[in-house]
Amino acid sequence: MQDQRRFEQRARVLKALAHPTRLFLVDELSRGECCVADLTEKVGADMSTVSRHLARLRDAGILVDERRGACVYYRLRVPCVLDFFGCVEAALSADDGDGTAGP
Amino acid sequence: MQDQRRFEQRARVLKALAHPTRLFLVDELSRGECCVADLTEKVGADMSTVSRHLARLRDAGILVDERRGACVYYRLRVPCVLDFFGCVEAALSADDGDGTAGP
DNA sequence: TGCATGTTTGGCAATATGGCCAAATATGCA
DNA sequence: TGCATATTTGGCCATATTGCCAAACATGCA
Repeated sequence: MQDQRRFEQRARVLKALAHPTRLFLVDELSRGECCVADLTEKVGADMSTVSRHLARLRDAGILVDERRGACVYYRLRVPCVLDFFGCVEAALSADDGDGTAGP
Repeated sequence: MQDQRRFEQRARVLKALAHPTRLFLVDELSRGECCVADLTEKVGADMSTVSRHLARLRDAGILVDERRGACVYYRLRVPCVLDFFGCVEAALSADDGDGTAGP
């Protein structure tokens, strides 16, 4: 397992994405930047929780943040993450995980 | 957050990929099917550990397994997962996480 | 059947993750 | 400065993940 470092780096990015709320945030931000307060309202969790999710995506290189006045705005830094989901859905079609068969 | 179910399903797939050893296994299997014993040797961990990683990828719909005789062979079911990594590297170029600056 | 090989599963301890509340920090404005 | 709003961080607990060992299971062959 020689390229261990590389796999660890990749895993860190995928791990950052591997959470329903964080996927929701990425999806929201794919429509344009947004501040923490607005995202918090959409998610419906504590702002501290949302802030931590955003920080995690930022630290993984997926988002960028920018403070403008009192608000901090986040936006996608790597829009290609959205391309993942077609493939992810392909995996889901074999295993939708909730017992309901696919089409 | 209406499409919660969808985000949970996607997260399950990404979570299955989000581990260095499992990424290594996917990478190995991208070169063709392989049995658990051979993969175990390449990974260098306990076979029970490797078996669990493989099962997790299979349950996520990423791999398929097939028993032939005494051996169980795994192979990629969703080769498009490999397309992820170009994008993942793009995220890494901003944050390689180990303090060494990118090129 | 009995044994060897290959694989999965049960159980356990160490560690990581997730979410909330409270407190700290940052900014704008009176 | 002092207060209100926006965001992050510390602390804590509940839960999930990971990896090993040992034990169970599956298969092929003598």
